[in-house]
Amino acid sequence: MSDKRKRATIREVAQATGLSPAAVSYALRGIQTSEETQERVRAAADELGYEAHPIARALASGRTAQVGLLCGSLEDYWQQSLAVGIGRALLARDRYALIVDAGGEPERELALARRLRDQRVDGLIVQPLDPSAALWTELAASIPVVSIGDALHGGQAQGEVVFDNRRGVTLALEHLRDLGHERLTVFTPTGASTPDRPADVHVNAEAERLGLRVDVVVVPQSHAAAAEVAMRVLAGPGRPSAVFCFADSIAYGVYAATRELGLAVPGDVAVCGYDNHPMSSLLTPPLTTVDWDIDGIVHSAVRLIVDVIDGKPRKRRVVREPSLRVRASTGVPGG
Amino acid sequence: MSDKRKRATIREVAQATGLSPAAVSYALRGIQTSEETQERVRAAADELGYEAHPIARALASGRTAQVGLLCGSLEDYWQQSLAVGIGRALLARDRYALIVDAGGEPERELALARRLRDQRVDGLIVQPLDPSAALWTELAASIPVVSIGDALHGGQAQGEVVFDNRRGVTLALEHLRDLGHERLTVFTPTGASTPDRPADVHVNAEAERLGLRVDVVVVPQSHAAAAEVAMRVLAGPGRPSAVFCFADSIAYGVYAATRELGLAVPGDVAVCGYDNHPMSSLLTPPLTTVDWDIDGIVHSAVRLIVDVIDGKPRKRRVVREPSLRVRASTGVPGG
DNA sequence: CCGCATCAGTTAACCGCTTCAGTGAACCGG
DNA sequence: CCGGTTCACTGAAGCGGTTAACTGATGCGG
Repeated sequence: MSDKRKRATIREVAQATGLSPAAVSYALRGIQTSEETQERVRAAADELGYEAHPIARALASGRTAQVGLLCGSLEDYWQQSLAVGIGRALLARDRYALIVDAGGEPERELALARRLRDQRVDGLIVQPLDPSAALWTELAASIPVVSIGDALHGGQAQGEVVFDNRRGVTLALEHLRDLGHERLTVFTPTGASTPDRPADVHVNAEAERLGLRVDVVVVPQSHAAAAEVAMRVLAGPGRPSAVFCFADSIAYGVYAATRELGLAVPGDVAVCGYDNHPMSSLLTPPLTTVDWDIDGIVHSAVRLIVDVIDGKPRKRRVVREPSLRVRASTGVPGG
Repeated sequence: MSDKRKRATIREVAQATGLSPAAVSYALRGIQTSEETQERVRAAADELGYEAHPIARALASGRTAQVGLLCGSLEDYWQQSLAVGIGRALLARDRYALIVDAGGEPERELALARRLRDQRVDGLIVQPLDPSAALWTELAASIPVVSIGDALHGGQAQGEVVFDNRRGVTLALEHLRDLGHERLTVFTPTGASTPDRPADVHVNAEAERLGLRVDVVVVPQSHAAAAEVAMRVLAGPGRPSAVFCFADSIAYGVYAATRELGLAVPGDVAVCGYDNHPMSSLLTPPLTTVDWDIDGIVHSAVRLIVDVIDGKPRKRRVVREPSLRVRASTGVPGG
């Protein structure tokens, strides 16, 4: 019953308090009115169960309290966690996330970016598939944009959260070196389209610094495909004593290959992953991997976009550091 | 530049065509105007790059083209997939999903349901933690509501997608019987609060029908906790030749227990799960499990809510059937 | 040729809030 | 006691659409 009847409007609150609608509007936002009036208005408001109509407010004020979240591919566990976290964090700040998924297709990503802008979101958080697209410039000129991962080319984004992948590589390689490994293979995912991980080049430099001999092998991201390649590498001559996989999913493929070949992990070959997928701690043996602090990333991104929207600009660029989760897959070789 | 300048309004299109704004509004929606006029208007509209302002439209028409999606707990992989799918499906129908997460807390769930309604979503899809809450009645009276999983008590929802868990149990038990198992243990998750799986009772009936001896053991949903209980069960006397876990996560615990005890799967004990978590196919051995067709569920839910919103009511209740994914964890015992 | 639908548009009133410009009163230094 | 601020609030014009009610043609059966 009571929910069927229309909700109270600002006019009714005005009437109830003997003020003008404008005064009520101001009072409820705590501006341009005396403390006492604000009190009275607030009282009347929740007496009547009044709450500003978000649509009307959006139309009049030009702000929707909605932030678009454009994900490159929500198939990815990693991006899902990010999306969930961002949704939650925005909600805590009285905003809603409009989450959309490009499904890995760059054109779709751009189309969706446009759609979000046309929906009048107040800002856009994007984990770009194609950071070099021209649209980003246009977009960033019309609404606040914060990137996660790859920075948008041209640097027009109002904020960016970047990952220190070089540091991740260093952590993994140092760990393996400390365990006494000297020869290792690095499996890195295909897609030169991911400058997300420019660290690939860093691998060689870092290996040299640490006195390691590394072979870099490019493999498809899927574990099945990775397994095939890993089979060849591990069955061939000069088998490495350790492998570093630039994605946990690749490590799963390596695990499969070792089982097939009857090799023990870490006895015959140590394995180190990258991303800390939650599944990785459940494998046999649990996978040592490079971990990103998702909450921190979420927090940074949300803070950036909200601050820009609210007009209080802060840091434009935040760099997040990874840490190493050491588990059983990188024991002492032969141990 | 061109994006900085304000977008065209309906009035400008009206001016350009020599029509009234109303006529343009009608024409663009293909009603109350001649074919020829519609054509002309359309031409002018995309000449000017006009697109209706969604906020203004929402205010005037009372429909936001947004659907609330209230998830009980997005920690859960299963619900994440559902959310991703629903978001995508709604997008394909030119609607946006407002995804929010109750984080497993029933009070939070209700608070969020209210918030979504206050945001003026056109409808609500909910996977209820507490289907018996009084709020649902009130809510369903004011906006279209579709439930997934547990039906809302009182049956006031305009649509419901339910899972045939009885069928799932039957599939699993028949499979194990066909493999020659006669004694088995069923691990079922705690939370009598999940009439989501009233099938628990069905287990006994079905076991009897199939001539199976079953022990039902209630365990916590987490695999770590499940592992402990499984240890006791599998180490004790009269070890079952097969176990059926009413959640894949429990099966992971069982796997851990078998490793600890040096038991082979399926050689010493066959394991069957429930839910088909994507990780389950990656385990050693891959887990036989009951699979739900997520796409089908997504499709049903979205279709239901959209049809109700659009005023063309169809089926109110859709029952989805599971299927069995047979993998290596349920081989012939001793094989 | 009349009366009545039907069609294609028009007019204007909203939808419910924000905000800009303005107004009267109180305050304040000189 | 006066000109100028500041304060608290009012009035009204939007924001950009939709929609109910109305108007003039046109068509049509009788």
